[in-house]
Amino acid sequence: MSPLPDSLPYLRRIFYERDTTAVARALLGKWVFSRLGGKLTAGIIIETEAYLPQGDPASHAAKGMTPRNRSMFAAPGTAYVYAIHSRHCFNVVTESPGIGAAVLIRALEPREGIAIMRTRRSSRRSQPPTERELCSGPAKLCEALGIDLSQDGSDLTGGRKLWLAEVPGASPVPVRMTRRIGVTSAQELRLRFVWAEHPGTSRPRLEG
DNA sequence: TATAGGATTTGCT
DNA sequence: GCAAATCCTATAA
Repeated sequence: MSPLPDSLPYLRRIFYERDTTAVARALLGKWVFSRLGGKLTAGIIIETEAYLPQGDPASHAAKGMTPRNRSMFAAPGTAYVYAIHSRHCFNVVTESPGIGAAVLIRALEPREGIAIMRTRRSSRRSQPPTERELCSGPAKLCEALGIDLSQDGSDLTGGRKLWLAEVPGASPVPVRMTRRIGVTSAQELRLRFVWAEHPGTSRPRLEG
């Protein structure tokens, strides 16, 4: 029996105000809630990636602020949503204002509003998605939760339209660190955090 | 205004 | 495993 997800305490700004790798690790097992388009959807985070403010050429913030990445320099707890290959990816801003750091949410375990996710994720597919295919990738979960550029820069700490929450007293999850997916620089860094052995991640095989 | 490239996904081989 | 689809962004001219 799962708790009533809508009643879980949401993560406050202080959660995001720390080292980006610590946030990326701590986000595994937390919930993401979306009440967008009048629909409630939610899932549990099972995969993240850290994008660091220093020594990380793969970060969008590495070359300074542009109109696209300005949200990365906003207050911790802000959403940074960007478009790539005509899809969207959802990040949470970390550390301090003006720093330029974020954690990419790469996969969720679908938990709430699964029928809605299925409908949203069916739009540009020829075959209906399996439940595993609903949120097993950064752009997939955005589509399933209805996240797009209109959420870029929004505050995640208010618990209104898009927010993160935790289950009080939940056990820590087993974590595996790997190389980040899809980046063409800084490939030596192990900044991808995966819930070990979870079947719903974006890559079934967890390469080191 | 033109061009190159990307923190992706999908379907086919 | 591979490549096409697809479009937004940054940079240069």
